Amino acid sequence: MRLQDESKKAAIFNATVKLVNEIGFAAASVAKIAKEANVSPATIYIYYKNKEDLLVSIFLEIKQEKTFASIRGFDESSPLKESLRKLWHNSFKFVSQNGDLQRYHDQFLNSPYSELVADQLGEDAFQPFLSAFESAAKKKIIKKVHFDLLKAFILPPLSMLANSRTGADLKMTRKNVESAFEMAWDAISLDRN
Amino acid sequence: MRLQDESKKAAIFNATVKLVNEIGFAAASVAKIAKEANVSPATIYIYYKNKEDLLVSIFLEIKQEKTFASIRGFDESSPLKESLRKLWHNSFKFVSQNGDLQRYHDQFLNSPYSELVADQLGEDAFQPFLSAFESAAKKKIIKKVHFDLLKAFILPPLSMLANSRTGADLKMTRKNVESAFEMAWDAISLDRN
Amino acid sequence: MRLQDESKKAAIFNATVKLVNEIGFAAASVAKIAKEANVSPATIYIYYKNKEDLLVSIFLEIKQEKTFASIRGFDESSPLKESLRKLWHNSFKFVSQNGDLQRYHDQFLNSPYSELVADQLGEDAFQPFLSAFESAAKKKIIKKVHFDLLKAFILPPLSMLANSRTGADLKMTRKNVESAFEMAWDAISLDRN
Amino acid sequence: MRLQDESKKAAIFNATVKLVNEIGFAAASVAKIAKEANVSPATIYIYYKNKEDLLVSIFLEIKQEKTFASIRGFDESSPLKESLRKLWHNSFKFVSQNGDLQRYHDQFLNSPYSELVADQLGEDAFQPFLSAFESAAKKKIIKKVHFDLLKAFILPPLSMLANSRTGADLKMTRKNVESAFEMAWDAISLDRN
DNA sequence: GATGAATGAGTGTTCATTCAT
DNA sequence: CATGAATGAACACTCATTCAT
Repeated sequence: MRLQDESKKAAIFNATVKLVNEIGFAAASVAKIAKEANVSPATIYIYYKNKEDLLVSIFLEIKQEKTFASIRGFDESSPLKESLRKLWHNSFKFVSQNGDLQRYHDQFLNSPYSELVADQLGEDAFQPFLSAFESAAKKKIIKKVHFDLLKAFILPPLSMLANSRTGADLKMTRKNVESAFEMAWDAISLDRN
Repeated sequence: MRLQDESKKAAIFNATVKLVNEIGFAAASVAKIAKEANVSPATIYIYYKNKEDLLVSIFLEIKQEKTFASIRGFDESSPLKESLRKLWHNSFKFVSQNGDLQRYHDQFLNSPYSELVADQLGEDAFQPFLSAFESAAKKKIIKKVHFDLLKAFILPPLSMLANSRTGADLKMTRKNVESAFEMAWDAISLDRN
Repeated sequence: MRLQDESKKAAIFNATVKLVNEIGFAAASVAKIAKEANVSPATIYIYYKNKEDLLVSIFLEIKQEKTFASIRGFDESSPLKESLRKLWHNSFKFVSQNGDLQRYHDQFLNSPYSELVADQLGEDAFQPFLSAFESAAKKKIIKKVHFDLLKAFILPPLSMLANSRTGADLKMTRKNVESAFEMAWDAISLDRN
Repeated sequence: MRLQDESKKAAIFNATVKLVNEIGFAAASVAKIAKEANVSPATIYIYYKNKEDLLVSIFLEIKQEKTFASIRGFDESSPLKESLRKLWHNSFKFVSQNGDLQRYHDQFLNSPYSELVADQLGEDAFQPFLSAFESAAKKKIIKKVHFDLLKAFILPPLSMLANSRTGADLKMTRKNVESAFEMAWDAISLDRN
């Protein structure tokens, strides 16, 4: 029998990301994706159960890659600030190198499909971070507020700044990334230092 | 609750907001909106040029209302922190009272339609704020960074915290709103106080 | 129950009969039949030229089996009434033991595929019956009418009564089968006896 | 506003009957019906909820017309045999004048759609007939058997004989129709007369 | 012989929009 | 102003069949 042609799956992946970025989730029809990937619409249904499965699977793939990239080099023994700074810079690096994936990721989270997947931080990969936050709170390094508040001053700013669409006229140079990190840290830390 | 004597246009407005909130932009078809508004599909085309015009017009209406509500009571002579605090609380108040409008607003900004409207802050109504920021920067009250960085630690956190969907398990009591504001202020101010 | 060592062809036969009975001819797609038979769709095309060939071949197989069962024990020297009674009871016995085959058979005859096969009675196996009818007509035992009229009071009633779907609330006990036979005989015979 | 164009509905009706007769229920797609009726596929969905509704509605329309035609002239005071004879001839007349409707009717009853509608005789229109049967049974005019047995020697033979497809080489002249009726009566009556 | 991958053509249905009243 | 009828184009998805291994 004929073997699965991995290049076809990759073509579908790329075509989907491209089209969703260009025209949005709703307008990116299966037929258009197929044409962009140089593949029959029916072929897509070999690799994915339906359109929802296609979009969700691609999101999860991207999310995993992004998570892996952002926690690279995490060291449990480092102080929280250093860990966070690493996460921050890792994230910006990933985005600057994979703008299209990030855009797909963001669009997905703001589409009705997002309700089909669990929470962003509810993953084992981030568990060490959560522990670090908790112990830092106990040591009075960071503010003792609901975790969602801390999150609100880390993820959304990061997302906006990384998104070339929303932060149009600001180039995220290394210096700007570092400035932004200091702002985030000031927001959540008890004493500046 | 649709009233008997409610004007057609208002009925269309309400139906659109309701449907978009319930099933999203893509699934909210003209036919469904018309049925929800107890109106013929053709009637919608009397008031709006097409579907895009309908969605954009409603967004702009909501945005204006929201802007007006958020800057209410702004006093040019107050220190920036006070002005900002007022803005912050005003915004949360608006959201808590108009959750449906806010949800439509957020969904719109994350849909492909958002590219059809100009930037959020590029409005005359916010001009006094921009001036206040500039003078505060000169007085070394807030950090001297690109304005987009300041924005990034005010609007996105506010948005996320106000959004009942994303900050699911955190009740935004007055105390939490104030805590969040202090975090935003710590992010952008030069010296805490 | 599909057996491990059952030949592919038998598996396809069973799967087809089962699916056609459950969801009908139109909905029984090649893919579904293949899955039910634990076989690749392509495999079906090894044994049958195409879908039409598959369905027709299976019908003919069933028809042959049914014909063979219904004429079992036919004795040319018996009077027509006895031969017919035997046929009648044989038929009901076959149906009661092979409901699924009978159902496929009936569905096929009422599908557009039926035009692809010749008439039911045009077979050599039934030839002795035809002769018996002819000689009985000459002996004024049965009515002297067009053979189609005789057929009309034997086959369709038999079919309907044997079909569990159409004769829902009537149990075809041996007594009922015999009553029905007497009715058929009264319809075609010249003098009751 | 534009009024419903009854000619469109009639065109859809005729196109559906024609196509179903020519290629069967499964192959008669909405697109083909629309093209045959010189109408957009979408137009069909103005008049019918979906394909099932289309096919069932047309069946019910035909059934009603057929029922009305077959019981025309029924007289409660006539003996059962006369009533039945009238029904028998009425039915053949209807079929000879509306072969296409009859064919649609028969095909429908043998399609999976048939399970969506109630039983053939379960109608008020036939109620007087049922009563006549019951009283005839009490008067020992017809055999005392399950009503389904009586039905089995009236409806299926009638159906087969009226169907030009199954009784190919037999012309149903008035004389043949009458012969057939006598056979049916012989089948169900206690004493010939 | 047997397979799963691959596909163009088709399925029933809904879309945004216009027409005629 | 307001309407429901009407539509061609598009939708997500499945079809019977063939291909390459």
